[in-house]
Amino acid sequence: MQARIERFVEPSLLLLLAEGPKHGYELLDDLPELSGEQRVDLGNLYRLLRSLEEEEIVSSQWDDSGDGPAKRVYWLSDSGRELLDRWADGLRSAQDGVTAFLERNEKRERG
Amino acid sequence: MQARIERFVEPSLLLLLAEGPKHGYELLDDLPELSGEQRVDLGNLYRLLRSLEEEEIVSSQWDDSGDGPAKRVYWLSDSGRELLDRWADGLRSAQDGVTAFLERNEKRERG
DNA sequence: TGACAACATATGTCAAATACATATATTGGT
DNA sequence: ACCAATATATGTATTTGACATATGTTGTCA
Repeated sequence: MQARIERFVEPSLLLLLAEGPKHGYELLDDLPELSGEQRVDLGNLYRLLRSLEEEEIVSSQWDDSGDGPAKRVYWLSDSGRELLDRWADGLRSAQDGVTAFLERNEKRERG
Repeated sequence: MQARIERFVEPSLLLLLAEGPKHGYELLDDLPELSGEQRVDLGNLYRLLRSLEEEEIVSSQWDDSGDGPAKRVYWLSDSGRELLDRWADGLRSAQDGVTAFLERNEKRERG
């Protein structure tokens, strides 16, 4: 058993990109500490990035400077920032639900 | 977009049963306010109840007293109570993760 | 009395989300 | 020349959740 927020990698990734442009592999490194998940599936991460680009939540461009293989660097669009806001709202209300649950459970334990 | 806890109906149902024995249809009425979900799918609820019974998390017995059709009344086993405890722990740490996320996001907004 | 609504449990099926596996290419080091 | 690390990508299975429908019982009221 492990309580998880559905699709929590999406807002996590949006937040990381809101902090500055990054490429996929970099996100893969930074996501676990932020999302709490032990590891994020890399295949699904790349798919998510491309689907967000289709929806114009993020944009990207190949970057062949720097060393190592070329990277596709992503950044957040305006509607990406709006989506991040909506996620934050949604997460706040999810928290309220969980708080209510936990309080009711503690009440029961005491009662 | 709507932030949800994965499988939140399970702990919700365990909590309701921890408060006292209930049958499925009754749970279906009580779940929405607790779980925050607008409506809980009744087909999945009954399947969940039977799978929890297979795992000996809950037990049940037909109750033909009272009026209306017979009801299968469920109650929580000891390991069901333990599972509820584990869910509560898991939900607390999920909350911590969300809190960290929201704080980091607010920091970014200010910064 | 017989039709209909409400109660109650159950199964079938599809889509979305997640997990697990593998493919492919480039670069740097030894 | 080879191997490990970096980087992106696709294939597929499993799990979770959503939507639909089936089946039987009881109460009521026309």
